Amino acid sequence: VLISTIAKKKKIPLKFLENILLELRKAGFLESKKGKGGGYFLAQAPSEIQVAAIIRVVDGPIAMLPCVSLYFYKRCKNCDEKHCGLHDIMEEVRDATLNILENKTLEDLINNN
Amino acid sequence: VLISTIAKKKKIPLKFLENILLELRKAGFLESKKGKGGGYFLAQAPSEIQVAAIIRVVDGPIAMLPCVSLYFYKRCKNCDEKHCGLHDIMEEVRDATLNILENKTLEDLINNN
DNA sequence: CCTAAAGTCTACTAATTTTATCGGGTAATT
DNA sequence: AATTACCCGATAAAATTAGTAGACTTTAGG
Repeated sequence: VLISTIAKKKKIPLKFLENILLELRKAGFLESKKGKGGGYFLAQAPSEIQVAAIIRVVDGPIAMLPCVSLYFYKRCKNCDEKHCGLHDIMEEVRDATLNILENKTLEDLINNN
Repeated sequence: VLISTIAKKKKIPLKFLENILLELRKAGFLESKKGKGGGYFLAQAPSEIQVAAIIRVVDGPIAMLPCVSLYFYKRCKNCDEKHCGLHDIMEEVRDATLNILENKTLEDLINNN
């Protein structure tokens, strides 16, 4: 699909879309071809793409706190992780969330239309 | 406890803390007393205060998308909820999250130090 | 080989939202 | 009278998100 096709259809600025698609390509979800007859296409089957993975690219961390994020770990400020009661609870939430999002794929997303 | 005591101990601006405590009081977690000998104190036993409820007051919505939030529902922009594949998945995540956070209390938070 | 049609990349600006902070006065309690 | 919380408004600072500009690269096809 051409960037311009999607942009027109969804009425969003072409340059804006461009950045999003570029990001998705770099993350490995999409591939692209330049020149005439070019465009974007899926790099993997929809059933192979985890919803969790897409969210991480587009939205960043899935965890509610940076200190329990697997892919975007950062210390919380003003927080001694060792004595923070929230830490363990948030880890639990993260695991429950991932258990869902890592077991859903783009295919599930599409089928639910 | 006096606002000023916490502010000094935690090295945060008094005015900043004031706002937070006020918010917690209005939400019903704290009560306060003015004048000499006054200050803030818990309105309920720690075991009666859900972590989920605190988060809603301090952090806002627990759901990942506004369109699946129970207490802060809002339509997502540019999204036809009826045909959005994310909606159902995010509802599932929300339920799993609430299942944890509504069954933890301030007491659990404290004990985990 | 040339040209038009795509995507690529970098950098910048603007708009918006969120979070933090301060000032000054008011009300209640002892 | 002193102490302490309450409340409003105004900034200010930081972070996020949205949008723009312009030059470059690759490819197909004549």
